[in-house]
Amino acid sequence: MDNQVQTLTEHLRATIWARCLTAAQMKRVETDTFEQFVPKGGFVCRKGEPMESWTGIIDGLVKMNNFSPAGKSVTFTGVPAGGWFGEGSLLKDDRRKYDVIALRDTRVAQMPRATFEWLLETSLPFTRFLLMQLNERLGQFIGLVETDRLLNVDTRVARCLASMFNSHLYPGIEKVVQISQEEIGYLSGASRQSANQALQLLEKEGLVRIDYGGIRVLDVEGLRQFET
DNA sequence: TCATTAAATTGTT
DNA sequence: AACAATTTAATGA
Repeated sequence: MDNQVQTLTEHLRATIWARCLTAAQMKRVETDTFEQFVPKGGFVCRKGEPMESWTGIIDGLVKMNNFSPAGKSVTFTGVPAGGWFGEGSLLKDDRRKYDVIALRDTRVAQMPRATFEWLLETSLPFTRFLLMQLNERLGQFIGLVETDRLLNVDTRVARCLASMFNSHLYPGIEKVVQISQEEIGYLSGASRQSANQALQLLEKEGLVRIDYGGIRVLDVEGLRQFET
């Protein structure tokens, strides 16, 4: 299998925002950023905690989650390996507005706030990357409102998968997630059964391939445009 | 390396 | 939600 374990440094160098940095900037990033292991089911960070770093997923998968006043669990989105998040609260000097929970054993990279702010001030390409990411996420959430209210389960699952790989800023990342259909159900707001049926339909359409314990995305654009 | 078993995940009703 | 079928991982000969 693709069990090639990537080191923190290798992962940092593979991100797109790192490609535009100068050698000196890259050096500081590699020096300051540290790695953290979060076991399956563990918290990467909790709602209400002050933000101390910008967080990237080296390996594994996390979900952004929140609990309604009634105590009901609401999942916003999943973030696969290659994704970075937390810039919103960092920029606003705010606290986390959601829990981040590991769905599998996960390795995360933490870039300290000072390093993040320094990059923001000294690297235009980095700032541009953040703008694109924020814009991408805005579109994603606008789409969610429509998705939630108008569309059927199959389409919801399709858009959910598309958004995870779409963040068109993780280029070249392996389009394979180790995620059970039960977890896909949580991410797309569907029951496990519905997720199962939806995935089988999407596989029939040639958009994904169902593996044991995981999904391989074959056609991101097709998923995004999928409608029943 | 192979067989056995337990645990996780999937498919169906 | 419950059940059966399938796949993987772990164990020991």
